[in-house]
Amino acid sequence: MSSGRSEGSRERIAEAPERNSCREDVPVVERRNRSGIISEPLSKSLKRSRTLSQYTAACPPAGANGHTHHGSGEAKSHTAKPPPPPQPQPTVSALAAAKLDRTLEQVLEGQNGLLHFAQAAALLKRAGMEHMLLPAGMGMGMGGSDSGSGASDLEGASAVDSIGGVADFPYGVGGGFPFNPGLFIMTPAGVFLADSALHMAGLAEYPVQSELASAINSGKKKRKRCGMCPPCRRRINCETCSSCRNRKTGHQICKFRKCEELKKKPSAALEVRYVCGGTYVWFYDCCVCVCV
DNA sequence: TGTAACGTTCTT
DNA sequence: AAGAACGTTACA
Repeated sequence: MSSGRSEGSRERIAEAPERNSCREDVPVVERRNRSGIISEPLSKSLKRSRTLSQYTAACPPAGANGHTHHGSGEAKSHTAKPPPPPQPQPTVSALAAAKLDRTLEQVLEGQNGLLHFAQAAALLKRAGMEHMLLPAGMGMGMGGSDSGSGASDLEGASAVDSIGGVADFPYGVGGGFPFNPGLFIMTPAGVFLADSALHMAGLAEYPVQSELASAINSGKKKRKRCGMCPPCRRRINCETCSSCRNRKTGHQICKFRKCEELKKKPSAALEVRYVCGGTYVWFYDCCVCVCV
């Protein structure tokens, strides 16, 4: 009934600026979803990557609107979260705690339970979590002076790229990483606070904990496309490969768009590296520091 | 709720 | 081993 293409009504055909390396004889087309966007389901966080300056701009020290975090889920969380109930003469610390609490709720919702590093950094600083910071001189990791000795070689470097690059990272001296590396998880989509950091910050009750734990421990979490390999960057289904032809039954993405990382066995993606004295375990596409 | 697509199992 | 089919998960 509905044409051979399962996405018939969902996708519109349009001129594509990109070469169709899969079928040269086919007119270059783009498939767009109902929103008119090219049908390329990059992960939300990848689609909404942003520079750190956006975070800092959105997190003023005064905290006036700092908790209205931009990025994913902003509108949703705004509408979903009712204003806090009036409290009789709350103390300054109580107000700060309440604000932090609401902020975290919103951020966590927007990030699928993961607290984006930049957001977390701003929040923790505001919350006075100095103990989360490394002593001066220990700022290392992604962008520190050791960048040439391995850190920048890691796939994790892509994480930096995704949020604007090291130069866009105001936390730490000389682009260094001011947080204990064991407190964060690097992914191509960004850098997130890890479970231990949440415990230290007294935020362990937030869903982040279980999210990370389940993702890391179970190994059953559905992996996501890296978003950066050539297949991932490709936005056009070839419509000729077996995956395209059998989309209804195969449930598989076009073979030419299959992420290189996902082609690897999950176990093969596990790798331990040592950077600046820290131990980083590659779990799928996440670089998890386990040096704490 | 529908669609996309990853993971696993089955088939060749 | 590669491909197909199916179950399931993630997301809009």
